Amino acid sequence: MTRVSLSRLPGERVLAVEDGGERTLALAELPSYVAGREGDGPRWVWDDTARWYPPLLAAGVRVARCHDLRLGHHLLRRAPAVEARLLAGEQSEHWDRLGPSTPSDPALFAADDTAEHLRANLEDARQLAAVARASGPGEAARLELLLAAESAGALVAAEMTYAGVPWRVDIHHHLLTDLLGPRPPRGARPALLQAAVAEVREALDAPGLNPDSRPELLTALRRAGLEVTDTRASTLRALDHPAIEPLLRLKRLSHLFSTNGWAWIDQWVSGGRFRPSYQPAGSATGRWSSNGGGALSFPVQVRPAAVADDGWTFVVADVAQLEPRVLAGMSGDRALARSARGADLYQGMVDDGAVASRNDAKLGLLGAMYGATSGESGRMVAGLTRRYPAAFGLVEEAAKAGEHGEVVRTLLGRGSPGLGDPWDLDPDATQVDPDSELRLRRAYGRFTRNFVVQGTGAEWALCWIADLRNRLWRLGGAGPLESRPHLVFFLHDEVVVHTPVDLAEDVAASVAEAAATAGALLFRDLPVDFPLNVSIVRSYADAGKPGATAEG
DNA sequence: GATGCTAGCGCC
DNA sequence: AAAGGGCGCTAGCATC
Repeated sequence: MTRVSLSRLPGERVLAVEDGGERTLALAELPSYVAGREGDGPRWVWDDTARWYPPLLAAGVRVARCHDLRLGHHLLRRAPAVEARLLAGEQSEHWDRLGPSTPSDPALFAADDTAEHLRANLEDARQLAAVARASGPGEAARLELLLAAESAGALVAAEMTYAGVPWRVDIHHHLLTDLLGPRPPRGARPALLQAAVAEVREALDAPGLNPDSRPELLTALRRAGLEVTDTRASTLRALDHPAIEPLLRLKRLSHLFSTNGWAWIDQWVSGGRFRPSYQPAGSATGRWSSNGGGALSFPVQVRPAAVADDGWTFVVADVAQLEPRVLAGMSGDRALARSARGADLYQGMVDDGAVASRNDAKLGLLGAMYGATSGESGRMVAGLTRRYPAAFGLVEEAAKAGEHGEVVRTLLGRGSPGLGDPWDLDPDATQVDPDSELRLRRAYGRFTRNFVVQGTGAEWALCWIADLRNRLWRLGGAGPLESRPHLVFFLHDEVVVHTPVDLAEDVAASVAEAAATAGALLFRDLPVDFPLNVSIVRSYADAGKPGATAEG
């Protein structure tokens, strides 16, 4: 396949390099150039999809394939099968340092320093060589798949931000007004929030109390005879006092007001679309993170405002028990794969005679993946290890490796950050004291234990949305992205597709076919089912409800 | 006035 | 006796 690498040159120009030669063009010509070449199906190679792709989308140009060098570089640098030395060379220290471009720093090609003018073709050659020489049977092919999926994910992320989630501001406003009262002036509390404050003050006999201040609130609660050391809702719920009900209501309303209130609408909804910003591979495990809009917590409370356009609908799909299924596939555990047949893996474990109840199955599996060693969950792990030795053994090995300070990897070859790298630790923690050293190793062991499953789950999900993206494109007519069925939301194991109503059933079928494709790509040796819950709904809030299910 | 941290909440 | 992974966002509070 032809690879065309694009690099920015000083003076609003672009260098395009491919096997047959190179040419330069004006930045303004880029969309028409890319659109013209796209027919040959090249893989576009660029430093950062989040910088190159949005202007193309804005010009109505969609690309089929790309290779994101920034994501590739970071991935390969940590991949245990890759020799780091192969990635070193001209400008490579710049690639090491290249961070994601963020919405707050959007200026495509703004500055004129070296980092702005990295030669994509040089880095591309190094990455290709590093993958080709990966050590171990099948490693190069797995890394190729991972890089392709990672880059496809970056395309999806840019397209979703571009298209946005259809958002009915009028419905959102209604919702806020019903719960909080009319929009208050800046700095003031909405009426119903203020009313809750008054009730709390009254019930605690604390007329001047500012309930937003933890210390003040704690003092007031103690003065009322409530022995609490924190002000969490779960703590308060256990108490019996007239102040508790208004206080919990106040917390709920206050959270809605501050996180998804009018200010949120002003900032993140425009032109009837909610456009969060996604950061592919933003977390160490390869899961996406987000740096604006709060895409990772799309609160149930405001989902009613996500409503498809007239004549359009949403197809919402999530995978049932993704990570346990991934664990079955990557460990080659035939017993667990057998239990995973059908819609409910936990029930499958019960039917298999492995556990007495669905809840026990869930406790045991989650405990194994998160590192629970005690309580009910810990006890279930012990019993299930005998029943599913390969699956439970795999996470156990990953935990041991972590406790020994070793790096672990996902199925496709993403490496975990090392114990010395900043993964989630207090950088000031000087571990002289052997106790904290042990705690640190245990914590790292829990991280590596979870890393292998969560990371491979993220790989499955990337393959899923990458394949789905292509299927959706083929379903549509001849128009631009937003005139065809297209992804508008993705979160770990769930997708939302915005589609013309008459294509909804085809989209639902595509989502399931893409899931099967992803499973086959990752776990060719051991077939594992990845059943989906699929809903065809006008509003996101209706997804998953009885009657919304599209197909079995 | 900017910055960094925590508590608490939300999502998977 | 208790012991669970990954994220983001806001407000308050401390610090410089």
